[in-house]
Amino acid sequence: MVIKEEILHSVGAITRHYQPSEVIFNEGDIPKYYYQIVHGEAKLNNYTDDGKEVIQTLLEDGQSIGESLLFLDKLYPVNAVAITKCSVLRLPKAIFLDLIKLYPEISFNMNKTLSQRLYFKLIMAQNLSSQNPAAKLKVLMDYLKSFQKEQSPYSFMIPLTRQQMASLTGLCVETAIRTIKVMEKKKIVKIKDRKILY
DNA sequence: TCATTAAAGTTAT
DNA sequence: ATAACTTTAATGA
Repeated sequence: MVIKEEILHSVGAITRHYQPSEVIFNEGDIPKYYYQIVHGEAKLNNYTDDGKEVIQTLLEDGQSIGESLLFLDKLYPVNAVAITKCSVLRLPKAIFLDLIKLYPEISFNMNKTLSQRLYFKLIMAQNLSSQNPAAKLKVLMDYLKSFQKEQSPYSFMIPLTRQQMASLTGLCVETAIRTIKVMEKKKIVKIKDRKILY
């Protein structure tokens, strides 16, 4: 969690509720608020000209949404959309920036968050250019698994749908599915009632 | 080789 | 029930 919820409340953050697929902000909107997910799952996405979804980031409890734009004078380059029902704390940008100046711990956490996002982007950037589908999926899974304590084979259930994995790696779902099956044959993953174990 | 299209089965809401 | 997700197969770049 980037900022303690009590602090956010105490400086006037309000809780907003979103239904699945409800928009939190749109590409092109002016960034005016800091958002932090209390509970739920959301994503940052774009659409290619032919309508295919590209997922930039998946976000869950405790994570902030689109925070990098609060330090810039730019419009949002992505949409933020709730995946599940979400409750989100929302704080005006100016107050957020004051918090950053006031509390070293919050500032540090924000640096950490931004570094985290940058790291993910670097890893995924390498991935999107070149590479075969199996390598792309493996890089994604390695990244996800890197947060787990348990590192033994097949101990990690990938918390994504094949659809989401495809949208994160720029593959079409069918290719993702076929590739995952090949990876199962090669003992890279196991599949237990449709769930991917890595 | 991978994307696309279509069609159908499965799961979640 | 309906929508979202998964799977298979055929076809084309």
